[in-house]
Amino acid sequence: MVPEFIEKAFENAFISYGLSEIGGKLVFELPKNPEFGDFACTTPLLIAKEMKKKPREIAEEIVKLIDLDESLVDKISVDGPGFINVKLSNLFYCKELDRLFEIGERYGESREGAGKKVNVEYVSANPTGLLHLGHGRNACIGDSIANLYQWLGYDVTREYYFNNAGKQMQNLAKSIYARYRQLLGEENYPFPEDGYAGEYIWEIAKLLEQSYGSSLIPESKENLEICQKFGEQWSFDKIKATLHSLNIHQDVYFNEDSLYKDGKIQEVISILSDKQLVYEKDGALWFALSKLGLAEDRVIVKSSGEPTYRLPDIAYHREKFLRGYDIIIDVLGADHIATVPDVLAGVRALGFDPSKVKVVIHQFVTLTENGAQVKMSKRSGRVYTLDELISEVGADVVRFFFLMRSVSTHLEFELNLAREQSEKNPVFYLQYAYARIASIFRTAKERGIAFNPNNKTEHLNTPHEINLIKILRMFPENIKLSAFKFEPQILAEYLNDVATAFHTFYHECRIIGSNEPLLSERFKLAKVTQRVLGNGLNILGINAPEQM
RNA sequence: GCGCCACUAGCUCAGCUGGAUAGAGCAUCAGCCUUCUAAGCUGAGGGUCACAGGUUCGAGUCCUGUGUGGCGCACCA
Repeated sequence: MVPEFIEKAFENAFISYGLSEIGGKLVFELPKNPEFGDFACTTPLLIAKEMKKKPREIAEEIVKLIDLDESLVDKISVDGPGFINVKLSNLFYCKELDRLFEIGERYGESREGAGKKVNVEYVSANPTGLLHLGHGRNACIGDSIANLYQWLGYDVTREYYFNNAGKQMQNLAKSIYARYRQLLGEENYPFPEDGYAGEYIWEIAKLLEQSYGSSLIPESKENLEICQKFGEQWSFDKIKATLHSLNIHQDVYFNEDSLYKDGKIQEVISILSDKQLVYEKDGALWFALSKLGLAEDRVIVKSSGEPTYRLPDIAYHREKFLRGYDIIIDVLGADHIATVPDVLAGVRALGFDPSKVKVVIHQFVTLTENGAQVKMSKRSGRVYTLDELISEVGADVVRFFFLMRSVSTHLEFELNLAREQSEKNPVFYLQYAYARIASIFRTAKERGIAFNPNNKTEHLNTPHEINLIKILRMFPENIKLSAFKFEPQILAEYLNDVATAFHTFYHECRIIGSNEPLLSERFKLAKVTQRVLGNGLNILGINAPEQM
């Protein structure tokens, strides 16, 4: 972010001041108040103590030693307790615009992840019904993180852990079966106590009845299995369709089932048992987590012979490691936080590096309408599904709302605001900026106004133009920050700043109607803005409309 | 009882490695469309950054404690 020539000049100055190992202490930051300039060097404040000098004195002496190209720097000054402030010239920013423009359509992309493999696992909802809002948040976060890493040049696999082997599947089968029998006239056929009460179970049961008639009587193991497969398939199809409507397409659907069929569960048990990390007690198999530094041992195979969720989770992570990923990202809801240490301990016990696993925990979503919380209850089956939300407010709004808040905070989804197809809706602010730019180029074309991109930019000088360039040149670092912090919200916030800077520029500076060379220079500025917005929205999975 | 997350304007939230006067949107009020899309722009009001200590030249940001709210702490996933 700090231009190289500035960094170099400061480094030289500090060295000739007698500080040969200044490297790590050469610190720049962006002042909040633009009056202070573009960059502030805080090094004098940091080294004052060990030099036993006042920071201001150091700063003033350093400034005398700094040698900079005067055409690129307007002002260099010592302010406050000892900041060295640098204000770059308009010409510098004009040159920057040319540089950004030359990078081309894919501005923002980098190769720094080249050769590295990343696995992003997200959604991973149990195939026992429809996706709800929490899954929606998970899906949007995961998908955008995958996009971010792709833009950084990583080889990204988008993965869904298909949880089709646990107790919840038997519960699903029983729930469907009960509804099926009730449909066949046995109104009082017992429904499982903790069964899935949602309306959709009736729907599945109806389809089941259409396919099988009354041939699934009695309630046998075989018939329940049919119900399970039927319900699983139904759910999977629905889930996939919902994700597709959000423009989410995953590469790998990893079946939990396969861990059993392929003997992976057993392999993990024998590895752990070779390392003496498992033992039997009360008829169950325990994982000696206490030997790995955790508080308590946990059951991994129940006395009934079925594994608990921990075992397949560990086996699954082992598979991911064996597939050779450099980074393994798990996107999980806050309710899964407790499982993380166990799985990581398992990974470590199996000889893999747990620091390669990045767990992204997002907090819950509450739905509000006019400020009042919309109650959702799993028990009654009254849930607001992701599908309903998408059809009500549209995919772009859904994606943006789920991404515009930091992953670690609770997200309040205000339905009325989301429904608002007006200026109040924050997603339109970004899209509108993009559409406005598209419109400028359309109008120019219609009027036969040409844009000459080859001249060097050197006439932009209003604060609105310069400010926009300043923001545009920070796009790549915002992508990185967003990716490495696993926070798509950082990018969303950044794009909002871009849109604000553009709207102001648009209002203050005319493009069509300007004379050359300003005309082409402003066109260039609009073009780079359009690329940043387009690429940024693309990463967030939101459409960039040519018209609104 | 223990763990994780949060607490910033009336509401919803930003605030990156600690920096110089704490920001945005919504809401309220006042302006701006014969000129590239007013889904826009400009301005005003609105704050003890939950509370109390600590570290530091400097704390919304780091540490400790307290309070409030959310989510967990199964031989459920």
